[in-house]
Amino acid sequence: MKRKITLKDIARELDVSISTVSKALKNSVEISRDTKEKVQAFARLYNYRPNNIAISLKNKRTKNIGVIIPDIVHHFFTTVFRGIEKYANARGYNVIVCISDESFDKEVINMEMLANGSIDGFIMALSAGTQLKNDYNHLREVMDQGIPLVLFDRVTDEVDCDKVVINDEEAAYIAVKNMIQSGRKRIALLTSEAHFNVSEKRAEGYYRALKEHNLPVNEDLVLVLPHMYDEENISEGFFREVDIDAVLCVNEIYAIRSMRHLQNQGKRIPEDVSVIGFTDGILSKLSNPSLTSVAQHGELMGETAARLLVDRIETDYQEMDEPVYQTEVIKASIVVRESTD
Amino acid sequence: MKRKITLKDIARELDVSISTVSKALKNSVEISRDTKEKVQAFARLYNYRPNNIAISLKNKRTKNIGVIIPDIVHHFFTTVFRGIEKYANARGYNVIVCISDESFDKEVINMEMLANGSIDGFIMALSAGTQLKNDYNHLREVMDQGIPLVLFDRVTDEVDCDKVVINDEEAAYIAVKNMIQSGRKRIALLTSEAHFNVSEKRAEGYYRALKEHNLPVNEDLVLVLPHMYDEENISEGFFREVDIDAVLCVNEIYAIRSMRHLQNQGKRIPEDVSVIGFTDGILSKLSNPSLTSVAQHGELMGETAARLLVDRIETDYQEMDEPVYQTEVIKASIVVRESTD
DNA sequence: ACCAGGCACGAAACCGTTTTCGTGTTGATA
DNA sequence: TATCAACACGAAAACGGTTTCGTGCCTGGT
Repeated sequence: MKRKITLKDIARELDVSISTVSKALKNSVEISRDTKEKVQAFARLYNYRPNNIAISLKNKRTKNIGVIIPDIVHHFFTTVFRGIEKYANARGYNVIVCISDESFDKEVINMEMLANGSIDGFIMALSAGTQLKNDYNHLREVMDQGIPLVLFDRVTDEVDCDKVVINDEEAAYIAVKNMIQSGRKRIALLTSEAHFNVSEKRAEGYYRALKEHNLPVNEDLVLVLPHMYDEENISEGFFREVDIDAVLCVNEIYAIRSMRHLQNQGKRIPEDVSVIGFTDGILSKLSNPSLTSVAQHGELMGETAARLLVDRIETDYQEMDEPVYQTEVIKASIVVRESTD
Repeated sequence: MKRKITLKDIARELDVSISTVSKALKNSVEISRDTKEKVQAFARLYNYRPNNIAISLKNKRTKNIGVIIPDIVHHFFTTVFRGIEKYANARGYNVIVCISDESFDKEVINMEMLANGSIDGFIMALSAGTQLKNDYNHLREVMDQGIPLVLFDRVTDEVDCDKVVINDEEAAYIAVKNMIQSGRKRIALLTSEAHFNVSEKRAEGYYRALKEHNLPVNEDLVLVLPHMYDEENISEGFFREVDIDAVLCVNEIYAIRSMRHLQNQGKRIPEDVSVIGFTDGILSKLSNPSLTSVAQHGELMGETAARLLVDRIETDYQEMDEPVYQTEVIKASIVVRESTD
């Protein structure tokens, strides 16, 4: 097992000082050509690589960014993460991921673990627990310490920082409008509990579309489901009782389940009932019929968040005056497939 | 913006030495009760947290583990990652993720980035590019440097290290055996290009089951697909040409596609054709009909890999003699759903 | 009154870099 | 020959901790 070689080792071996070695490797003009060549050759031979930790300590930059997300087994977060990782890597940053598991406590613990020097900035989506508790002191604290923070998707107005969101309200509005324009009149909404602000935004778009097109708002057509995905039959009764010709679902899974229940009741999709979901993932593409879905462009969202963060990290040092934070909006788009006409 | 407080700050403020502060915070017996209380109170008041980087530099332990996977937008890897993160976190480790994107070069670059002090050990699944190139020097190099490495799922015999695999061959064997025992005779195999050793193992199980049950091996019933998932119609012709009563697919997506093509040709599932897939993910649960699938227990795999790694990291220092590496086998299980009878 | 020993604390080395600020040597110039 | 740059390099501080090894002082025993 060959140990890692350090500047000190090279210095000792070549009988020069550590500073000389350091400068030689950086091609400093202070060092003679002879010495530089000698040192560089030696370093190459023994495959010298500077120790990241020491460098981090020295210049108080880790080149790491911390990502805290509620769940990784979730297509949307996964794609966002992909975008983050891609962009961060391209700019020389590594990504440390922590899963909050939708829990406030874990979110706080994770932030504290990382905030003590491990990372240069955070990218996160709020956990369900945090949104429910409505407590954002841990976020304010890292901001106070000068650690940049970018929130995406699940954001809050309570914290002043950079944000990346999608135009949920508008996307839902357009989706419903499209259904109305193709003649649908009794449009159901399947949404999740209201403390998720994304669901809420989508519901708002749904209501606005109905109102602007003079359709009656019928609360019987709105089903609010718990956030858990694995409740198999929770919505089956709903579809037996209501008489609808379209459904908007705030995620893919609700949509797939809806289609199945509808099909089981002999309804044809999209002839009898038109279905649109959110989160254009693998389920939408491969379901039968394939699902028309609102694409959230997670990867772009991740890239955008990472860009905001890295820019913030790398300029933070110049302008110590009051920073002005921005919110970037990613435009959702509707991917039309077989479940609508 | 309140700056981070350091030992030096506390020492200056309380007019004691840095060493005293350090010891006081660790409740050292060397320090008097009075001083300890004074220091601890002050530290609490100003919310002192030791700088992780400094600690890492001192004791050459980062408490970070590096995870390199080919793809994160892939249910199996996602679940494995979840298991890793969960276990690592429970033992006080953070996880740095890099995506190799199935590319040899990226894999090498990522390893090199992390191997210079950023992490205490690696967990990885080989990229397609690496398996194709069959070049594992980057792995041997980190092992040589004394950095522990655990391979999972996509492993190789060329490198001597801890590994976690599933019993792919056996799982495929059992799946096919089950189909044979329920009367199926013309069983197709949809697999991916052979340089993926997991696909290869699964194919072996398929062949063994046929042979052991005296069924003819018909290469016309074996379709080898490229690894890319998005080739929509690549297998449509296949299903038109062959006459089969069962299919084993080496992943979910092939299975879902197969079902759809079969249904389009008027075949009923499972009455006419029985279908089994690998990777028991969200698609299997939600497809119509739902898919009988080989569950790989990714989360358990991740936990196991993390356990092996952390154990290795934390004992490495005692026994510097030749370590003996182990390979843990995760038992796959078949989740029976509607696509088989 | 002297010495041993324990208590409470500080100095300093160390982890591996970077970087500032000398400093000794050389060669050219006045 | 004295002066002065330029050159090539080294010493040392710094980043923020941990840890070893003193050391001064007080106390108690003789």
